[in-house]
Amino acid sequence: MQFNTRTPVYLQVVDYFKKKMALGKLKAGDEMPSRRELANDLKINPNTVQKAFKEMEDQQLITTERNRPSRVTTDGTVLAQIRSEIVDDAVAVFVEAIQELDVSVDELVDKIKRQYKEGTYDDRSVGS
Amino acid sequence: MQFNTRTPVYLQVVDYFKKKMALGKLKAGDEMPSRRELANDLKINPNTVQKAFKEMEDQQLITTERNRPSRVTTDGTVLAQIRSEIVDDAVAVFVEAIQELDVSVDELVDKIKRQYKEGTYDDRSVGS
DNA sequence: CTAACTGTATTATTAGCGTAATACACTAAG
DNA sequence: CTTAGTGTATTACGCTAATAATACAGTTAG
Repeated sequence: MQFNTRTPVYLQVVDYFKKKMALGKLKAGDEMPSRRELANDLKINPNTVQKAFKEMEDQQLITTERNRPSRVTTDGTVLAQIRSEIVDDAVAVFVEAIQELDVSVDELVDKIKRQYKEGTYDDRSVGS
Repeated sequence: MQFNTRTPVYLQVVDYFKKKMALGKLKAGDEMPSRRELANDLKINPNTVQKAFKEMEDQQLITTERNRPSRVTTDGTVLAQIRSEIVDDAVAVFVEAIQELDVSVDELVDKIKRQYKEGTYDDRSVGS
């Protein structure tokens, strides 16, 4: 995992886990990695991880019983909203950036498709 | 003009002018506002404006002869690239945020159109 | 039981960046 | 010439995030 400098690392960690939940790679009730272990893996300070986990708790994405590894929430409604939150936020930022520039839908779709292809990801959803 | 807290103000000022140039509201050779005047209008510190102008000079968007108001570059190739830079950057950020989430083109276009409509802007390009 | 692991809390320090205050040099209009 | 306006440079301040070092409390595997 690589971080960009502009966004706080702890928020990037939050987003990282949000994506995992949205993708189903982390399911309701799954155990989260230990804070110390994750900090070691990501080569960041345990306190930064702690802040990220605190943030996720505040957002009710995870729950923690005392002195037990945190777990992904079992609240289905919360989990169900994660994906749309990510997408909606991204759309809002995107439109904010290009609005007024008179970009055609065709141009947008074309560029987005192109950008997808630069990754090595499955593009069946956007690719056709 | 309103600023968000996360992005540095001076970069938001740069983007503001980039958009103006991309839209043709600022044309090649046009005089830029005075740094102090602009700072006063935007209610920000003159040094913040100075930093923004310095950034625009580094990007060759404007040129300045000593003790004269800055002017929009007359370099056509630079001006021609501004719009595509803005759009491409926005697309890159956007795709980065939602890739792997398996979002269909239809869903994206639908959401983008919706978002456009929340503004009071002319949506003839994306609206149909 | 004990040892090693959980999460949590507190405090301090550091580094970087954005912002601010001020002074300087030059130009141009009156 | 003088004054008010340019852009420029230097220095310092303040905030935030990240790190760091500890300490504490509880659980669990051996």
